[in-house]
Amino acid sequence: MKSDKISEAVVRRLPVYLRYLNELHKREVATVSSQELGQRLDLNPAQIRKDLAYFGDFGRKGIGYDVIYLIEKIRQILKLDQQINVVLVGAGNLGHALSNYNAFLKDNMKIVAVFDAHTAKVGTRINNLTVLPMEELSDTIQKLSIRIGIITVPDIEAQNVADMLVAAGIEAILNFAPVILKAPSHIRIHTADFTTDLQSLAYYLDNGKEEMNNDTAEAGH
Amino acid sequence: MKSDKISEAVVRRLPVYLRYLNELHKREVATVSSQELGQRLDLNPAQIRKDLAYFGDFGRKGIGYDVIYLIEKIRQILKLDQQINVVLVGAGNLGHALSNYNAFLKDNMKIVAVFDAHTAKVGTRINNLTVLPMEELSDTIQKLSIRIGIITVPDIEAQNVADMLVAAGIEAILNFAPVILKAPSHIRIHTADFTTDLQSLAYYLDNGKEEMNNDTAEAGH
DNA sequence: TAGATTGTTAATCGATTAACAATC
DNA sequence: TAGATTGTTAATCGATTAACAATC
Repeated sequence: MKSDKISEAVVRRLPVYLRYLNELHKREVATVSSQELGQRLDLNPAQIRKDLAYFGDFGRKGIGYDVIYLIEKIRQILKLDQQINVVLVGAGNLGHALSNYNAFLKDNMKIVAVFDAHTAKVGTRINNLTVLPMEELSDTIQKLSIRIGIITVPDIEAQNVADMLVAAGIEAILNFAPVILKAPSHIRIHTADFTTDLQSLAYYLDNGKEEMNNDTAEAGH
Repeated sequence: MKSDKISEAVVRRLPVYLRYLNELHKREVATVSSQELGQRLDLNPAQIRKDLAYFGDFGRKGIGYDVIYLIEKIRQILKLDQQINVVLVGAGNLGHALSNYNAFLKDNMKIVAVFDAHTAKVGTRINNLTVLPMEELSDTIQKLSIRIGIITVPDIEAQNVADMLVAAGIEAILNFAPVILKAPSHIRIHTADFTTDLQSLAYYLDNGKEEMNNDTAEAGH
């Protein structure tokens, strides 16, 4: 296939493929079919073939996909064949948690600087990084060629931080504040919102299950 | 409208509406139109009207939606008119971060118990909760009528924890481990995966911008 | 050669958006 | 009455899935 506009849905599946392919590679599996992938990832095999075919002819008819080759190709597509530097703004609990995820972020993404607006936080250490004051944000982003920003500040501060990141030349933002950020259209923004996730889960709870537990069905309740 | 099968996309927008409506309410705005909502939330007004109309006739022609009434209705739809108890498994950094989000989770969702498999963690305090050992998981879920589980354990343990949660009668899971969990189909699972989020952001980075910064274009680099 | 599996086209399905009569 | 805005139908758009010729 090649060309055509690639939809966001397709792009968001690529990291999922990559993760499982890495696992297969670790297990020394050499080749995988779209059917196997689909089974494991709960996706339609045709969809997987189509997704991959947007970017090139990576498979071999009758054989499947070479695991190592496909890993290499997907990493290229996702631009993970180069190191991508990431800045984290907000050194609270969530910021701490994410900076530890560097383990997961192995695939060439690295948090290289942490910032916080509160003087109490500045100078403390997160993993092997010293928390810096916001005044140094712009300079640091430029000096370290940081391209992605993660926002883990309280929601009232999020838009302000986003503006600073954009002004400093960041290209994409992963936002954990429950807020809809405004930014120029060339800035890619993804908002990860636990609140929304949890509340929509609640919708699927099964009501009409008001049976009593026998062991608590005593008088006095 | 009413009836029809409600798609997940619709359900996932409801909490977004709710959040903004709460904000309007705090600002003492009495009424809002689908157009205003759409503008603020980056959504098509027709879509918002349609979403809401799945559940009832909440608006008034020529006027718009009564903010307080619509908040009440959406909370009912999402089952947030009753307290929903949540259990958190995994008392690491991310678990800590989430338990603080209780502030955000105000709308009747509450983390009422925290568990961890590591004896070092058991007995420590997270916010106002004592971390409990896994042996007590099932009993606690039953005693406290816990309906939703949040998984913040390392990925190798995630499936195991999910199985335990399911066995204990949980109805929905919010999973933060980068793993595709298997569970019976009546269990609702949502996986929130930072790795995937970040890697798909990388795709949108603009390559072909290798212009030199003037201020660093010196010899010796 | 027979079996497996891709890449791709065509068919289907579902979600978004436009348009407008109803009505406050 | 004139203006605004809903709820809903019809039109559009886009994404998923089925089917199959090509070919390893």
